[in-house]
Amino acid sequence: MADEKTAASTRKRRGSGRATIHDVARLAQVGSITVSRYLKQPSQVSGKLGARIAAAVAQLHYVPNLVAGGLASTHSRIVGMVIPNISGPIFANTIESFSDTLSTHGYQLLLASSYFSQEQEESAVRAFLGWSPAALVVTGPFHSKATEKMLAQAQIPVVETWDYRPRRKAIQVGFSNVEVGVQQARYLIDKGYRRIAFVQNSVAGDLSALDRRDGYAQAMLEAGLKPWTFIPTEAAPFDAGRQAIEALALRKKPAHAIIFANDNLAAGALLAGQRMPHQCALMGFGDYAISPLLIPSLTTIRPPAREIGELAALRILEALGAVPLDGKNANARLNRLACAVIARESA
Amino acid sequence: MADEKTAASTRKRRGSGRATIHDVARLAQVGSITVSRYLKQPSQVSGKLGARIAAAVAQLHYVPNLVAGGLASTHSRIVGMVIPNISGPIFANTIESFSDTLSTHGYQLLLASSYFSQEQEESAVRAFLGWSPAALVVTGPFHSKATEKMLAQAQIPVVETWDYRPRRKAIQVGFSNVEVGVQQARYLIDKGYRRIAFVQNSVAGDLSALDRRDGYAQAMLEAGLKPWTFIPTEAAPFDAGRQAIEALALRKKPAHAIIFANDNLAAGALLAGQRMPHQCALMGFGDYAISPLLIPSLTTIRPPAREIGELAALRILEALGAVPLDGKNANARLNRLACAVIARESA
DNA sequence: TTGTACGCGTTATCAC
DNA sequence: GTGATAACGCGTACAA
Repeated sequence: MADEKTAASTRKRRGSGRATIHDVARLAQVGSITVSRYLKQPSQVSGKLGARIAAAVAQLHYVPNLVAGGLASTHSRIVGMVIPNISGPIFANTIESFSDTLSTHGYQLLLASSYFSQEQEESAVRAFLGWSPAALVVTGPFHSKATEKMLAQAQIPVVETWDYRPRRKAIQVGFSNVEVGVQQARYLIDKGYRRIAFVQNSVAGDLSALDRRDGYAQAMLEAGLKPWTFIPTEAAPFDAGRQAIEALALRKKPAHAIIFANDNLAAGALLAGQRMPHQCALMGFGDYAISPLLIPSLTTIRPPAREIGELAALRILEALGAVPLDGKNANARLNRLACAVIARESA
Repeated sequence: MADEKTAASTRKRRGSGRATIHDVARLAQVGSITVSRYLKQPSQVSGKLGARIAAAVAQLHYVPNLVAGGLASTHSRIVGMVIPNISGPIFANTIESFSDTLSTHGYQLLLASSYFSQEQEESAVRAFLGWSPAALVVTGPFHSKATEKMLAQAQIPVVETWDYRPRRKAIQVGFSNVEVGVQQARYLIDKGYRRIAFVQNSVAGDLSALDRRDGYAQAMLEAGLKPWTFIPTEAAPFDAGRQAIEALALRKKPAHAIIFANDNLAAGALLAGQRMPHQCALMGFGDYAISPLLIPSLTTIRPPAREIGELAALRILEALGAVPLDGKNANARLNRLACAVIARESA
C-alpha cells in the first residue's frame, strides 16, 4: 500500500541501486542536507528530526557513498601506505598497528608494496594520489625524483617511517640506524669483546643496514678498535650467514663477536656455528619470530615496529584534526623512537 | 604571453587545485572526453591528438581523479579485503600476493583486520561498501547476519578465502580443513603410529582448527583407531604446546604421535620435549617461518597462502572483465586448493 | 574519430 | 536549526 515510496526512487538511469541521502531525506521528510549534517554532527540537528532520520537510515540500510562525499569535499578519508613488503618479518606489525589506529577514527588504509623499488613506489604513490587521500605514508627517505615532487605538491600530510632523517621535510617517525649500529657495537664492547665484525646484507637496496654499519664503525673507532666488515656473496640469507661465520670464525685470529645486518643472517650463522669448534658471540637485528627460539637464543635489536605504525597514524590524525593535539608534543614533525637491545644467550 | 591559459582555470571556488581533465583538454586543444578516452583506450584516439594529449598530461603533471571517475561510473577500482590479522604468520602472504596481482591490473587494495571478530568484520565491510568497491574479499565462511546481508546486496563479486565451503554462494578460494585433518592423520598412520592425539587451539574463534580435528577423527575411525583430543588451558601457544606434550607423552600409555592445531603449539611442545625422556612424533599446521629451523625440524602442513591470494585476485579480475576468462576453468566459483605435507624430522 | 549535454551522490555556500 | 542551489571532476549516452 504505502510502499510505493519505500522502494527507493525508481527510473534512475545509471544509479548504483543503493539508497541515497535523498531517499533518506524523502522518507524522513527533511532536506537532504539535514541528513548530511545529522550524520556528521548530530548535535546540530534537533532531536525530533534526528530520530526520524535515524529511523529512515535504518529502514533503508543507508550506507553513505564515500566516493561522492570525497568528490564534493575534495578529500577522502583514505590514507595510502607504501611499504617495502607485507609478508616479511619486518613491516607487518607496522602495517597492522597503523591500520588499526586509522580505522578507529574512521579512516581506511590503502596499501601497496614497493619491494624496495623506487619505480614501484612511484607508481603506487601516483595511483594513491588519484584517490585524493587524506595523507600518505612511505617507508624510508629514498624516493625517485618524481615521487618527491608528487609528495611535495600534494597538499596533504606525508609521513616517512622507519628511517629517522631530521633534515627532510616530511613528518618523520622512526629510528636512527646509525644509532642502532653504535648501540650494537657498544653492547658488545661493554661485554668485553674486542675483535668485532659486521656482516652486511648481500641484498642490495637495504640501505639502512649500511647506516648501521657506519654506526658500528664509528663506535669501534671511538673505542680504539678496528672496524671489520664482511660482505657475503651468497644470496639466500641463511647461506650468507653460514658463509660469514665460516669466513670470520675459522681463521687464525677469529672474530670474538659478529654483528649481522639482520636476524636471518644471524640465524644462518648460528645454525652453522653449532657444528663449529670455536664459539663466537652473535648479534642480529630485527628480533624476528625465530630469534627467541633458536638454540642458543639470539641476542638482537628490536625495532619499534608497532610503535612506528601507531605513532605515524596518530601524527596524521593530529594533522588532519581528527584527534586533539597532545600538549607540548603537539603534532611533532620529528619523532625519534628507540630500539631495544634484546639480550639473549648468543651474545 | 600565451600563458594565460596554461595557468589552469582560476576562480574555482572549491577545487582541489590539481589539474583536471579539462585543463589537459584545453592545453591540448581537444575535447575533454577525448582526453578521457585517450587515457583508457589510446587506440581509439588518433596519433596526432594522442601526442598532444600526452604532452599536456606530462606538462601539467595530470593525475586522474579516481574519486570523480568512480562517482561517474558508479564503481571504483578499489577492492576491499578483510583479513583476521596482518602480522601473524598466516595471512601475510595471502595479502601480499592478492595486492600484487590486483595492482598489476590497476586495482588498489583497501585493507582491514578483523581479529576473528564478526563485529569488526562487519564494521570493516560497512566502511568498505561506502567506497563502492569493485569487489570484496573476506576470510572464511562465518559472518554476522548483517555482514551476510550487505555482501548479498552489494552487486559485486564477493570472494571467501581460506576455508573452502562449496555450499555457499560467494566465490570460494581455499582448502578444506576437514581434508587437511584427514591428510594429517593418514600421514601419521601410514608411518606406523597408532596412538595419535590431536591438540586443539586454546584460542576460541579458530573454527577451522575444529574442522581439522573432525577430519582427523574421521580418518582415525576409518583406520580402526580411537580419536584422542586434548584441549590445553594455557592461553599462550608455546605454553599450551608444552602443557599438551606433558599431558600426552608422560603417561603410562603415551601418545606415539601428536597433531597440533598449529605450528606454534607444536613448537612449544618440541622445545619442551627436548628435555623429556620419551620421544614422540609431532606434526603441526601452517609451516611458519620457525618450523624448518627447529631442532628437530617440524613436520607440518603448508597451506597455499600465496596461491589463495593470487587466485582470489584472478577470479575477481575475471568477474570484472579485467582479465580474459581462462578456458574451461573460466570464472570458476569453486576453487579448491591442496595443502602440502612438509615432511621433516619431527614426524 | 571527436564533441556536447547531463548525471553520478554528496558537501560548501549562502539564505532563511 | 533548516533548506535550496551550485559545484566537485569525470564517464555515459548520443549526436555529429
